Amino acid sequence: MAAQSQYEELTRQLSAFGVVKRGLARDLPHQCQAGSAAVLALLHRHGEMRLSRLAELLSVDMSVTSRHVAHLTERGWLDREPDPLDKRSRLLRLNAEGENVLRDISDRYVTTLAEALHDWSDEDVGRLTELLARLRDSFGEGRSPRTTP
Amino acid sequence: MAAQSQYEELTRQLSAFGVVKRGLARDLPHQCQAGSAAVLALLHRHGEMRLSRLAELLSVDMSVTSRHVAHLTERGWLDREPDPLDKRSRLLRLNAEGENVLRDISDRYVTTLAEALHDWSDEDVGRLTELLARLRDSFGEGRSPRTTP
DNA sequence: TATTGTTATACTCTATAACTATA
DNA sequence: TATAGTTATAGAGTATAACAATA
Repeated sequence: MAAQSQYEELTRQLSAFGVVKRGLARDLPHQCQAGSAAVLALLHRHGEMRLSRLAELLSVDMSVTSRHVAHLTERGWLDREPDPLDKRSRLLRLNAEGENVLRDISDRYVTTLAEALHDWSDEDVGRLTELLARLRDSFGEGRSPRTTP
Repeated sequence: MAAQSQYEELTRQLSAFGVVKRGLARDLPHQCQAGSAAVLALLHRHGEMRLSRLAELLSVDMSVTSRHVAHLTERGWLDREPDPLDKRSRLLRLNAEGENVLRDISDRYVTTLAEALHDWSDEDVGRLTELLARLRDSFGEGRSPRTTP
């Protein structure tokens, strides 16, 4: 359990995270912003899934996820097929075109990070990644949207 | 210099930061959202300053800063006095009411963090804070808004 | 002419609520 | 009756561009 002043300092750093987020988003293709990119990445990583599952992985409301998915589908980057187990759902899957777009975006992210963090050690990059993952867990375990009414 | 896969993993964690940001913002008073809270915190920490300096500290465009400041001024939480050195500028200063609001917000942030991170060690909280500060520096040193046209 | 700050406009991301179709 | 998903609407945060006042 940390001291109050430690939390206050952490608060300052968390509040200032926007500059990092914008730095990453700046170099994305106009057709695929950060929100949509996250959808592509999750579908690539976890494979075919339903919208509700995707929303859960994104920690975002289904209505938001639905719009991202619609955006990506309109551009022909992912397919929606009927779910044989439940006619209300459709299974979302990245297609070849979507994989290409994702690869492009991933390259852009990596380039931006490699440039910004050129003077970081491997260990520090790893430590930050680990702590961010843990931070997300610590916050994610609280109430999730539309699940604890 | 880290490997590509390390950057990709970091990208995932950075993209998922939204859940943390929303977790912190959820418990703020309706009258003062995160953006305005950041203004209060900076004026408390650095004292009286001009709008342009504030925008620089926030790493955000002056137009954005101007709106936050207008919001806070309307609520009577900060004062704008003529800058004796430049009639185009005004000096912004937190007043007593603003200090109270900031104290309230700071308490809320600390409470939220203490709850979410109750099982974190002091050392890990410190490490995360440090790495986030460094991350911000690494991104902040790039182009800043309205300075590199 | 250049700079400080303001305002109008537009875009992204998000949530809530009302709705349809299916379970 | 409850759940999966969609859509309409609203609000926070941000940037760009046009503008006023002053340097």
